[in-house]
Amino acid sequence: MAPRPFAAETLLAAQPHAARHLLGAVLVHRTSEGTTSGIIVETEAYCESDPASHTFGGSTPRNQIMFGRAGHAYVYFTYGIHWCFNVVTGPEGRGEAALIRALQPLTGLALMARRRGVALPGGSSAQLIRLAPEDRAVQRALTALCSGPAKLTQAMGLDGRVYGTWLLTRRGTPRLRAPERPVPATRIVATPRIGIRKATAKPWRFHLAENPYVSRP
DNA sequence: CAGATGATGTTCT
DNA sequence: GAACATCATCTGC
Repeated sequence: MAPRPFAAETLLAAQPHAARHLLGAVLVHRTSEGTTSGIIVETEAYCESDPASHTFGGSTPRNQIMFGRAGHAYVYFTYGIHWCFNVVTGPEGRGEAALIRALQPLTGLALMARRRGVALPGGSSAQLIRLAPEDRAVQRALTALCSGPAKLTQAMGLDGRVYGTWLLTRRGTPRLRAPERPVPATRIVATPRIGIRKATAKPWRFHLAENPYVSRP
């Protein structure tokens, strides 16, 4: 089957549903160092009426792209150190996005490990995923690559340079690929969002059930 | 294991 | 000046 770009319509649904639609999709990024990709296994929804959202106070230079068309990248710098990557969602003008919080590494594992400063035990082959997923040390190293919003941007080489990128094309980078098959609703877990001080009760964090690559169960 | 802490710079009040 | 959609590393059970 040919890889398909992500369907824009699924990102137009009102929050928090758009963030659910991203689970199972594949994020791909090609740089001069090589190509990395991973399956989206954890997201969080943010929207304009949400006190925890960057768009709560209206449009600013930083959050401007969140008001743009669903399918653009919103990237921000935080805590003086970290980059976080979002997919703009919702209808144009609405100030919504989904934070990508964790990936299941798919390709470019050696490059991810190098960028993250993680040692892959027993070599650096992508075969590790199939050969030794039951090995504790291997699983721990693989999980350390992308199990958090700032870990995955470091592993994928994503930063402020990709702010505003259109993600829904076959050739661009970074880009989104549609899920191999739709994720059944019964396989999605909703919990309160992580690391915020406001609106902590909204259950707008979503992750794949039983997936070892999420930032937190 | 849980909980505390420092790193570090941009953004907005 | 405070807050920050975080992480690695440290302490003490």
